[in-house]
Order: sequence, then C-alpha cells, then structure tokens
Amino acid sequence: MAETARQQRYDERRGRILSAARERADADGWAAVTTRRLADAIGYTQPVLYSHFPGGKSEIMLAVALEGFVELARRCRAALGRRRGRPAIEAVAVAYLDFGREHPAVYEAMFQEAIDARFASDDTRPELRAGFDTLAEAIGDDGDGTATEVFWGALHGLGLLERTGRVRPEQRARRVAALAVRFAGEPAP
Amino acid sequence: MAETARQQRYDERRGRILSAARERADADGWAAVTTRRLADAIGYTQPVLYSHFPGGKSEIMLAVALEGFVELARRCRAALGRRRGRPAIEAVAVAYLDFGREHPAVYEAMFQEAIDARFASDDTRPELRAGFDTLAEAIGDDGDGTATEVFWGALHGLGLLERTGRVRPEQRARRVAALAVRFAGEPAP
DNA sequence: GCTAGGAATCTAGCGATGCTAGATAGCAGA
DNA sequence: TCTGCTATCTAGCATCGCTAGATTCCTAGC
Repeated sequence: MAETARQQRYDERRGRILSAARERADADGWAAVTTRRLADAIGYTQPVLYSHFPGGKSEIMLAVALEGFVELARRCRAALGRRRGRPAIEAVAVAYLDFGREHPAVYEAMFQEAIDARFASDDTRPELRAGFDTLAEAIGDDGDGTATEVFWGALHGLGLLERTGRVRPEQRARRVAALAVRFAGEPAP
Repeated sequence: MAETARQQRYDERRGRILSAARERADADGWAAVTTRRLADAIGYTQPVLYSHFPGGKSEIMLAVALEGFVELARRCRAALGRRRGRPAIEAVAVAYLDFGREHPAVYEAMFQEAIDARFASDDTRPELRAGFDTLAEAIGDDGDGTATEVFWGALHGLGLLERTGRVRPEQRARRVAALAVRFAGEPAP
C-alpha cells in the first residue's frame, strides 16, 4: 500500500542521514557535522532532519552510537571465535582497538558523549550488554564483572591514548601483549 | 617600576581568566565556557581575552590543561611517597582517579583535546613527563615503558568509564584492587 | 602640571552554529 | 474536482568564536 512506500522512503532517508553523519564525523570530527551540511548531503533542507530526529544533532549522534555498539560487539565476537586464554584476549583487544581507530567518531559518540542509555546495570540494553559479555568471555571472567570492567577500561584508555597521540603508536603490539599477559588466567591473590 | 605594576595586573587577570574557565568547565562542561561569559566573569569585555590568549578559547583550554598536568603529577607523586609494590599502585591509582573525578573538565582538556604538545617522545615537556615517570615508578617498570603505557591506559579508561556512567561506581575499590594485583611484580612470561 | 603618543579597552559586526515558527507545495481520499 | 493533511521550504532567532576600527586611559617626556 501507499503507506509502505512512504514509510520506505522515510526509512531510507533516515539511513542516509546516519551514513552521512557517520562518514563526515569519522573523517573530520563531530564538529564538522552540522545540520546544514547534513541536510545538503541528503538533498533536503535543514528542518527535514528534525522530522527524523526531533532531538536534533544529539539524537543523530545517539543513533550512530547505537549502530556502533552493535558493530563493535559483532567484531569482538568474531575475533573471539573459539579461542581461549591469551590468544583470545589478544584477538579481542586488537579487534576492539581497530574498531576505535577506524571509526573514531563513532567510538566517541559511543563512549564520550553523555548517552542516557543505562550501562552496567540489569536493565542495560542487550546491544550494549553483548560487547561486555564478549570481553568477559575473553578473559574468562566468572566473577562479578570487576575484572572485565578493568580490562575494558584498559582497552578504552589505550585506544584513546593512541588516537590522541599520547602513546607510541608503533608499540601497539607490545601493549596488547602486555595486556594479555596480565589478564590471562587468575592472578595470584 | 610602573612596568611591573602593569605586568602584575596583566598576570593577575590572566590567572582570573584561567580560574574562571576551570571552575565553570568543571561545573558545567566546556560547552558552557564561552568567551562572553568568561569576559563577564572577569569584568571585562570579550576582546580582552584575546590579548591574553591570542589563540582564543582553545588556547585557554590548553593553558588549563598544562596547569592540570602539573597538579596531577604532584598528586600522584605525593600518593606514591615511599610506597612500593601493590600499595604503591593502589595509592597512585586512587590519586589519579580522584583527580579526574574532581576536575573532569581539566582532565578532558588534558587528554581529550588534540593538544599539540608532544607526548611519548624524547622532547616531551617535563611537566608532561613527570606524571608518566611516577606511574612507571609505581608499577616498578624498568623496561621500555610499555607496561607503564598499559597501566596508564587502564587508569585513563577506568576514569572515563566511571565518569560517563559506563561502570558501576560502587565497585571502584574492587577495580583498583584488581588493577593493582595485575600490575604488581613481573607477570609470568 | 601638561601634553603627545602608545597601550588598553570597548563598540559593533561578521559568518557560522543549532533549532523553530509560519508559509507553501504536493499528494491522498471523498 | 475539491478538501485536508503531510511534507517541505523560507526565513528568522539567539548564541557562538573571533576581529576590525574607534575610543578611552595611562604613561613618559618636557
């Protein structure tokens, strides 16, 4: 029916807005993503964005971030595969860091914006939970998640320090190895 | 002489600009720090800021960040004292995380802005180097600094995840303990 | 103490930003 | 064909960082 055709156009345009935002942001940072440029990119005028995302730019960033959580979790899961122990940790770490490097702006939207989505609680949305669970599996965390939080923190911090040039880029493999050594197996009490 | 009096007024005003910026930013974020509000806060008009900081807002943020590096290094050094081993790591970690929590905006300027100051190289400025060296001392890193980079990354990431609510706040002590366990002593090869 | 000149400060404005109200065009169903 | 709703646009607001040019103030030399 006609309603479907309209809905289709609407959905397709929504996707184009998000793609344009993600690509531009990854290339030039979120400051370069303006509502006018976004509207230009999809061939409409500015206010049209607000019929798709009433919350404006911040809602667009949130939508990009949610897509990012799905993709990051997928990648980490794929990297883990059936590996266990130190190789598992290294593979997941590399996948995690690669994602952050390839999509700096998506990653920024995911973790540096004050997203209202709940984390680290029972009602955390599944797409946010999946990545955490994969990290836990990689380091074999069967406790209350504290170790996973620390592992995640290390990955998060290393990725950010790399990207802002605080850390020697060529030493990345050694850092991953050092990280894996420290998170493989149970530490002495 | 008169030149001194003028210079004194100038320096004092520069300090007031930085204080106002830091306080406002820590309270409401850098987006709330506008040149007009800053000018209001010090009782002058907007262009006066540019005679102190020709680079505008970004130069002000940089100046706040540099002060932050000094203070962070000082606190970590004080926390370390003569401690060694696991207590040293825990003390430094707590000091580091406390600083980030008390001065979120200063920390943001220090690490999330694209500061042109060089890191992780031989010509890194001393005030940036001092903190790194203290972290290295805390974990007893006598290698090439890779372990320190990982430790720093973990602190950095944990602090950010805490602040953006990605991680359970009440578990902080356990995270610090888990971190210390993994960085105390040399890991099995 | 007075005045010339330079430094300090202000007024006013530019272009860009996120966002919105009100006008208009276009398409659906009767 | 007409009516009414939705989609879209034009135009504008307040605010942002920043700057040119006018103006005021203070200092130095007489």
